[in-house]
This record gives sequence, structure tokens and C-alpha cells, in this order.
Amino acid sequence: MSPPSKSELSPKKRISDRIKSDLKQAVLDGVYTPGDKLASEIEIAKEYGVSKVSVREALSELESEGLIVKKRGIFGGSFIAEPGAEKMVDVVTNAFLFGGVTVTDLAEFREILEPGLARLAATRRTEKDLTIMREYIAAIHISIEKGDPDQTKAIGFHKLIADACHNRFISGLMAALVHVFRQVLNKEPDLETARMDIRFNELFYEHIKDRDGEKAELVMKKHFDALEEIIRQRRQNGETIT
Amino acid sequence: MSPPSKSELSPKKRISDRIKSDLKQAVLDGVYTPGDKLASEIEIAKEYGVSKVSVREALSELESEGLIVKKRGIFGGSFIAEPGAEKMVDVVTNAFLFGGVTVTDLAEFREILEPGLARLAATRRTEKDLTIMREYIAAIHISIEKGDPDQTKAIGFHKLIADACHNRFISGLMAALVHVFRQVLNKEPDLETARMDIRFNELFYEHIKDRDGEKAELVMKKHFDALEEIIRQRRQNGETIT
DNA sequence: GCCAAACAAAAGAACTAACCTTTAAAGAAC
DNA sequence: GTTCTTTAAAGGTTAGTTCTTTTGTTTGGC
Repeated sequence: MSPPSKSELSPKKRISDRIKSDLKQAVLDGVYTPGDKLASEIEIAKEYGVSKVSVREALSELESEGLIVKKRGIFGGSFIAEPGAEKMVDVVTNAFLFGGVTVTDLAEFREILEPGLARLAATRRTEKDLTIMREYIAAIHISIEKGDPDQTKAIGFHKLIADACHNRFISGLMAALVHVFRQVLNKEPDLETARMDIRFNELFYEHIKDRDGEKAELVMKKHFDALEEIIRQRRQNGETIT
Repeated sequence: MSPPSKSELSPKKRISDRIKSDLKQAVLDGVYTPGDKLASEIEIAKEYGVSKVSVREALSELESEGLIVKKRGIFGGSFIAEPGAEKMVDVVTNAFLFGGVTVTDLAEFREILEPGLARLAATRRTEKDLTIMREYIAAIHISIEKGDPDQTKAIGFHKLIADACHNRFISGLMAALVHVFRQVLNKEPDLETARMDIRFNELFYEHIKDRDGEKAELVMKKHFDALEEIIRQRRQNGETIT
């Protein structure tokens, strides 16, 4: 019983699908640009000769996909979303939560990717990137002194490194990964790990400041090795890790 | 699931949002597992005391997010989607098309990531992975002999390498990237490039077969260097690249 | 007996025609 | 000038109904 080669004939598309792809194509064709306001639901319905409900279905799906933003009230409507890979966060989160992806998968991925990002960030970083990193490190120091070493904060530094690459895809992807890890991570204050992380961050900052991609990459590798060691120890202590 | 940052107070959630998050939570809680059939739209509507239009809106969005699959006809209904990061393809495509991501961004990302994948694949690959790669190479050879060196096929090998890592996230991500590049790539037959690609693929296959991660990584790096050189030459010839 | 055509029923897809809620501009009251 | 109230447009929701798809079952012809 061979599954009929995926999509053979017409799975009888919904009209909402037609509206959706029309609108996507219109954006690609430059008919709409971010911020543009679409016609109202009723107008679109008339235009297509369909009911308002079908239009709503299309628009709702487009919104859940991050392509448009809906606003209520007078002078509300549907607007083409501003560029930005924010929705990547949700999708990666979904892929993780519902797509059979494990934390181990994600950790492995990061271990492969991030040393390379470190190297790139060192060559691309601007003064502004450095400033943001400095401020971030200072904030973590304060939280450590307060005795509240929020472990979910340390990981945020990795997003800053990604941002310093000045590559929108990389920034979006890392934002998503950081988001997932924050949800999953052990939230109990752990001074020892926090101190290790901050030392890494500071060391890393120096190499990035010096535009030393080689060392930045190496430090990142060592950082992941250290994390791996911690995980291994915890596993031995019987802690379960997804 | 969206980060509560942006929105401060109650942007007066829609009821479809409540149904959506309820269902997501139910899946996370293990109430439903992949393949499970949900109650019919009418039943869910009664259960929540809302209209079935609202339920449809929720379910349509969930389907567009890849969480459920809807089937029509008797014995149809809504079913929890099988795990698999297929939807990642659409999201990454969207991030690229509508999120201000350029082909250059993606190429850069691949250049950073894939050498690492090559190394991992060499250590993880199974006999089955090798068989699939062999068959793929053979198919490309045939297409070259036919004088139809489909350039979009060569890139498919990168997906096989990713699959050999046996990491669902990596597989999903590479599927998405390959998909985008296939849409963007020059589709004109180019025998020279095709021959170069196939040589790379064969070389790569050997290293993976020998479980030589070191060499596999190196070959991948060189492959990207070569591609970069081609791009640079084309740019000098005045071709525009997104 | 066997296979094809017709039928039946469940569930999603779509429509109609209302009414409710939100929201920000604009005007009124102070 | 500031604050309160009005108001209209657009999205959000509802109820009831009808259309379409799909697959198991039945029927009928051979």
C-alpha cells in the first residue's frame, strides 16, 4: 500500500488557501510593502466573491504565520508585518515541542554552529555591539551580587554574539534557540555555573573586541565542552535531561 | 506561546487563541499523541460554549502551524500531526521571503554550519545513509549523461549529509535551506558546475564512508570556498545576486 | 460469487445575516 | 487647554443553513 505519492491530484484547496497564496505573491511582487494596510475583510470578500468568514480564515492563518498583523477598532485592519524573523521563534519552538526534536538535538546543533558564529562576530562586530555586550555583562554582575544569578540570562549573551554577525537569519535563529533553552533550562540559582558563564562572557568579549576570530572560536568551543561536562556529571547524579 | 514581551496588558485575546493554547498544552501534557483524532468542530464548539466558526479559526491556524492535520469526509476530522519538522521548511522560507533575509545571509550561515555537519555525519552515518548517498550520486550521473545537469539536484546531497547526522532539528533546518536555495538557484543547465559538484559529492562520500570527519569537514570548507569563487566571478560579469 | 455503480452519512468547508467589541479620532463640556 | 463623551469603522462572534468531500455499505448486473 504505497502512499499515493504525496500530492497527486487536487486535494481540493480551500478558498482561504487561494487568498493566502495570492497575498503572499502580492508581497513578493512588491504590490504591498511592510506597514501597508490591506483592504478590510468585507472588501476582500466582495473582491473575491466569497464570504467574510473565508477571508477571515485566510487572514488569521497569515497572522499566525507572521505575515500580517491585525488591529481592531476604527482605523484598524490588516497590515503587512514589518520584516523581521520574529516568527522564527515560534516555529523553532514548535519544531522542538511538537516535532520530535530533543534538547540534545538543539544543544548539538548549537555546539556545531556557535564557534563559527563567534569567529564571524569577531570580524563583524561594531562599537555598538561591544557596548551592548558590556552593558549585558554589567547587568549579570549585578544579578550575581544580588545572589540571584538568573541562569537564563547567561544564555542571552549568545544572542548578542549572533547579533554581532549582522545576519538576520542567524539573529532570528539564535533568538529562537535562546527562547527554547530559557524555557527548558534549570531555573534554580546556581552560583557556580553563573560565575563560570560570566567568566566566559568576559573572556569572549575581549577576543571580540580585539577582532580575534581565532581565539573567539576556541573559547566558544571550550565553553561548550565545559557545558557538556556539567551535563555529564548531572546525568551521573541521576538527573534526567530531555 | 509567543513571548509576552511586546503586548503589555490584555490585547483582548480572541477565543481562538485560547483554544489554540489549550490544545498545544494538551499535546505537551500528553493528553494527545500524534495521530490522535480530536473531537469534531461542532463538539469542540459545544464544549467551549462558542460558535464553530471560532473553533474553525483555531484549528485552521493550528494546521497552518503544522500542529494538526485536517481531513474531510466521513471519518475525517482533525488529527494531531505526526512529529517531524516539515513545517520548518515553510517558516524558514517565510523568514527568507518576508523577513528581510537575503540569499547571502543564508549562504553565509550554511558556510559556517555545514563543515561541522560534515564532521558529525562522518561519525554518525549508518550503512543506510551510505546507500542513499550512493543512489543519489548515481542518479546525478545519469542526469549529467543525459545532458540535463539539474543544478538543483546537486544541492540535495547536502540534505543527505544533514540526515546522516541523525538530528531531527538539523534535518529539518537543512530541508528548509535546500528548499529555499532550489527556488532561488539558477536553473539553467551548467555542465561545468554540475561536474564540479559531482566530484565533490563523490569525494565527500568516500570520507564519510571512511568515518574521516576531519577530511569531510575540510572538503566541505573547500566546496564552499569554490562556490564563493564562482559567485565572485559571476558578480564581476555583472550578474546580480540577491 | 464477484465486481462495479449507486447510496448514505459524517465531518469539514462555506455562506448569510445579523450583532458585539474594540479603538482612536473628533467634538463637546468644563 | 484639558478631559469627557460620542461615534463610526473594522475586526470578532454568533446561529442557522447548505455545499462538498470522502469512504463504508448496499445494491444490482453479470
